[in-house]
Amino acid sequence: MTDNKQQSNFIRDIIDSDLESGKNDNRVHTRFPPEPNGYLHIGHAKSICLNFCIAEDYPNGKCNLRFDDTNPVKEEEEYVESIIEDVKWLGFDWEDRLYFASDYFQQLYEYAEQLINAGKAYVDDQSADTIRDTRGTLKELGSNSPYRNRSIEENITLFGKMKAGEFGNGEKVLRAKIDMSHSNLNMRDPVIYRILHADHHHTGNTWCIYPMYDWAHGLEDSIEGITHSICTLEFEDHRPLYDWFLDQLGVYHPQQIEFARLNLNYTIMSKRKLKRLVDEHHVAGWDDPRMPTISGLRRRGYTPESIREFATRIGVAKRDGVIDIALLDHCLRDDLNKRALRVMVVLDPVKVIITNYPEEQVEELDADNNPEDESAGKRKLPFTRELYIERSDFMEDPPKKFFRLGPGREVRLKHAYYITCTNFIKSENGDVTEIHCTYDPATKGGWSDDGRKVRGTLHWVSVQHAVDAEVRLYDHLFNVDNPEADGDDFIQHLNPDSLIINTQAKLEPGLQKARANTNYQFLRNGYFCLDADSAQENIVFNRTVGLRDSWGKKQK
RNA sequence: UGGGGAAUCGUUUAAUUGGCAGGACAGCGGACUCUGACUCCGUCAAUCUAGGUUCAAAUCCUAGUUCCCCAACCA
Repeated sequence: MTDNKQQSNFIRDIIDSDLESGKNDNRVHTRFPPEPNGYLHIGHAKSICLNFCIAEDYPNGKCNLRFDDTNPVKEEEEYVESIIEDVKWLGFDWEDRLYFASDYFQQLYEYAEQLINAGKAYVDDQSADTIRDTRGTLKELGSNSPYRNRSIEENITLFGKMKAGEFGNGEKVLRAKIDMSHSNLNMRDPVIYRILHADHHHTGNTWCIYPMYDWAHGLEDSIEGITHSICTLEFEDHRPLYDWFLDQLGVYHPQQIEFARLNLNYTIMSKRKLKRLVDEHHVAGWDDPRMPTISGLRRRGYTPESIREFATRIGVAKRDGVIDIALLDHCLRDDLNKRALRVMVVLDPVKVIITNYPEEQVEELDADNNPEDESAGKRKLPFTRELYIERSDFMEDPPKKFFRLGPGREVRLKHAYYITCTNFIKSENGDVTEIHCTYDPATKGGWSDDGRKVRGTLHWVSVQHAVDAEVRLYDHLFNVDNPEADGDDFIQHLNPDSLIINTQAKLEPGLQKARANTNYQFLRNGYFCLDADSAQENIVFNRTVGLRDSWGKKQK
């Protein structure tokens, strides 16, 4: 299977066969139904891409964005806004189909009355504790509530009073009347409405009773005419309930299909645990570039294209596994390589003096902005007698395989000249402080026709033109591949080196005017972008991801 | 001897539905290179186990093993 062909998966197979049998009048309609109780992360991106890409790939396919906002105590407008921004940023379009479950509250209420009138639901006065105790366990059957056989009239009346606010939180609930000895716990008279005197971000104080997920979700799907309701594996046990409600009411019946959620090594995906990282200040916020949130990835410099490519490459299946984060890195680099503007930045500078270069001379040398993309054009770089190069690009006593600078060795300065090391100076503590070289004027532009071979090519920045900047180098947030293995002790696996702040970076002068939302490749160092903290007088770059480094790997 | 799911290279995902187990990532080796990047080439490597049916089994049958999910008035 080639990269550009859409891989089939079991969900698309189901849709294909439904289309073939004419099941839904040839419609394909999915939805992404987030609860606005937190920020979206890369795991949600898998679901977003799955649902929206199906809509994009099938003729007349549609995908709704629907907020499943049935629990006002956990949900906030802030999350609604961030979710909308994130889905949009990923490049998806729900057209005019932005919905809220809370917009269906009246209809959901009437459906509940219908269920009561069918004798399939009752108001229960028992406490939450009692309901839990009488539900039974995995092996023991549950027992019926003493209120289970109230008359339809009484149930209708009491349900109306629940809605009217005549009871306090927890005093009563509405339960479906199914089977307290069902082998599936979800079918043991599940609660479908609870009393919550709480302001709702979308409906204000209009309601004081709120539907539970199981009651609301299938009906939301039904109301919107969803054909394939795709959710994660843990809802498999809920599918009998999903089907039961729809069957009892005799309404349009979408098909729920479950797939395995995304897990990534070296990261955590649980909203609760991510929130703890934020609350306990282990990271700077939800959009900290180390977070697996969409907003974190965006700030880090990930592109929507790379995330979408990742989503299609990981595929969709029912087996739950752990994806190697190296695949995400690969998708990122692959996309960035095509689009990133090449620039020269020295992260750990050491001074080079070209002893045979005129002291006051400045030459403007041509450099291409992106060898992968001719249209990116060229820029000028100032070359002078004193330059910075990377400290790791010089060795006092280099091994044979070291292609960079050392005493007597010749290397190429990218876009500039060949230089040969003639001498170096060390400080008292043994650090190299200055490297002396001569340049060959005949190699201007970085090339010689005489057949000379130079293995090493170094990046550099003119000392007098260099711009100072702060560069934030990120690594995995955790230093073990499965930080959640020990439950809540995941904090102990935080990688202390997940953020290294470098304040001595030297930028080529054009970067003084670096643009936001632009991906750069710092030559030989990795991909970087301007951080939100950056200011004119204090430039801050994030390292999005390093380049592959087969040399560095060999050194270990 | 509660119920619901899932098992294919290290990881992930395919296999025209009973017909040569393929790809991607990772690893390793090499070529190329004005980025030790990119690109290209090569290479390593898998059907949970045991039986059975069949000319032929990842696929069908039987028995077993391992892993995941479920006991919120969360979603």
